Amino acid sequence: VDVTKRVKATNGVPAAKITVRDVAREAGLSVASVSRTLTGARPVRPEIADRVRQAATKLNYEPDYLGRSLSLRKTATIGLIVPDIASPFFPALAQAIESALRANGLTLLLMDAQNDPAWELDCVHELLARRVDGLLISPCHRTKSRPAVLAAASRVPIAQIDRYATAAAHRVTTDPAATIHLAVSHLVSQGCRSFAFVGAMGSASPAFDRKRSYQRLIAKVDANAPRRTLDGTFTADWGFEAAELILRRWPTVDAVICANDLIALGLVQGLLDHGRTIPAQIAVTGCDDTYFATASRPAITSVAQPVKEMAERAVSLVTTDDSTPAPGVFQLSPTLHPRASTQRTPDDTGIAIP
Amino acid sequence: VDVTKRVKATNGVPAAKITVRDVAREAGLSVASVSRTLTGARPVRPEIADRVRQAATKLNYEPDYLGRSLSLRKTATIGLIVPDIASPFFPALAQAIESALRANGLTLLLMDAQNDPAWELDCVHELLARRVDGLLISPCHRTKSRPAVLAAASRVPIAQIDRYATAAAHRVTTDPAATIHLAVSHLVSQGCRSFAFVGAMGSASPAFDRKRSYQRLIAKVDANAPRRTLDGTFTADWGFEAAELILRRWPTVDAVICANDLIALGLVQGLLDHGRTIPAQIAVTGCDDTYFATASRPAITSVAQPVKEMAERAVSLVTTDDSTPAPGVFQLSPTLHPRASTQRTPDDTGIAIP
DNA sequence: ATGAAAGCGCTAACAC
DNA sequence: GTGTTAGCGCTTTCAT
Repeated sequence: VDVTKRVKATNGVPAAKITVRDVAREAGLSVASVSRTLTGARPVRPEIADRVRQAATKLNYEPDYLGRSLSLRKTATIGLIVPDIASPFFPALAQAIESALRANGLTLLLMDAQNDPAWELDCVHELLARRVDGLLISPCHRTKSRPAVLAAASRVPIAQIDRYATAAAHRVTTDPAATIHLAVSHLVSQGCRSFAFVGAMGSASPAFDRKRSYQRLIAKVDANAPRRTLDGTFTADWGFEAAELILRRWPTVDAVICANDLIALGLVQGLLDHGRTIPAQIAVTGCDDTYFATASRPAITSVAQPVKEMAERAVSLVTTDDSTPAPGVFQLSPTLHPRASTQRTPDDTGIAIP
Repeated sequence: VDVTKRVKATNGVPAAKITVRDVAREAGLSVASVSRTLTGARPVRPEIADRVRQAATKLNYEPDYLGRSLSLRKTATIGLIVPDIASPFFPALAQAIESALRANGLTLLLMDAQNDPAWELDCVHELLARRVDGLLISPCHRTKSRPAVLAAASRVPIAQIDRYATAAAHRVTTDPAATIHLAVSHLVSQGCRSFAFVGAMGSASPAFDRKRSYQRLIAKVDANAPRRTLDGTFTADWGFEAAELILRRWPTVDAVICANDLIALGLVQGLLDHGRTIPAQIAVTGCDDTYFATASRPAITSVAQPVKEMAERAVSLVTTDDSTPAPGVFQLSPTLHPRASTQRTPDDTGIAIP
């Protein structure tokens, strides 16, 4: 009698692992037939297939990815490294990516770099060791993340998304010039004439690019504005601080463009605390169109990234292995979501500085 | 000459996979010695170890988790399923869990159930197929998630965290009675006397438990209050709607307890829109102490969950395999974070209804 | 169309 | 202390 394996399916107690061999034995067939019917890799006589399936369901067989992956030399898994999952924009990005992956039968392996390039590099190695088939990364630092990105790129197809650290790998971003242009032209249409920018330079590439775009574009509207930039972090606290700095240093400013919604939110609070009215005296815009933009009072006008398109593009970049390793840059188009923080009533339009 | 393997380390081109055998050959040793020195599983003569390490670095060897996991029958990976990563509380929870895991040399595999019990079940199977050593889950639905939780529990150590769907598996939650008690006693100390509750019953267990705790505790303070509960979803929009409902149905209410910060945020906006002053006329509290509580104007008093402790407890539950499968329930203690939405000035205390 | 056997990369007995 | 070898669970030649 064969007692090499005992299946104890007692309630709650982990049952012994069922393998293809068990199924094969149960069905009186070879492991090859089992594998073939279950994966559909090659044709199998219907009668055999039925026997396999019956045996499989009877034994409650569940294929093991580890064995399969080892054999196939691929895992059907894509890694994603975000700078900080608690930061408002990234959960939305992660969700969009998960959806895009699922549509391709792939699974997401998500890691959080916690804004630390060293840990980010660890994440890359971890993911590579797990044999992800591709890697999506939003590098936490414009320059210090480069080693991590390159290390990844040398082993698997990768794409940088939202942020980037090198031109040597695909980049999927939202066009920063278009982003700023949307904000500026809207603010001008609302009568704003004196601009400032609150960003978070030195770490994240979008902040850097948005700042540069601001400096280029704003010169045509307000000659002094390119100098009026402030750099901090992507936090509401920084926005709150920035309010005082702006009021003290540039009292004439009537429009502030923020590098993200969190900064904008803090800034709005700071301005209100200093007795300013929004948007009548000062209008404020954010970026990324996160929950914070609508949560604010007044709600904040924000420039949204095309998250879904970005996710789809990035996923297709790491999945379709075109033999063209020429790194591409894909700048997708943002959308403006006007809200109370900039919408002046007709009477207010063109208001002069007090 | 041996040419079975050719390593092409050309720039950017994926190099051929280096295995233990390659390292062994390079060092003129056996694979066992390589494995032993690299894992430190058993003592190795220093000289040998050196040769191994040299060969490894020379060949740029990186161990492959797939092979290791298959051999060890464990993956050093813990899965986490959250109901919705975009919902404010969960990114914080995920980060705390990642930290706790890392402290134990484990890796997090994060999946998003997207508030869909069916998809949640798929996630469980996916994670099991990937042979996670344990599973942490915050079930998206109080009842409909049960199959998913049980399926997981029958194969690996699991713990439910924050939310739960069954008593048949460990539960790590924040004590709902303590949560409500903290809010109520604080509000009473601020002079509030007429209470209402805005929740999100029917899906998430904390909302359910918080509501029930509210109904029990509030009776001592305000006899009519237990009836004054409203159920919707965990969104700011719902809070906004709820404001009008409350003002219309229970105009005497001077304190509203919300099941989470997002609801509270919307409620505050709604109340302000209806011309109420906060906290003078109506005080508002939230739960979870997320970014939204501080982002609000006025900032919202919130009851924080002890996220770090929860994460550590949950992780230890799934890692330390005590042979005691008796499901435990761990209710940890919350903390109150008083803010402007409830802090009345001394003069306002005990204010009567207009 | 089916079965036997080799092997993915690793670790852990088992001998020496 | 070191080497040889047998698997972990799966897919897939290679024969038949």
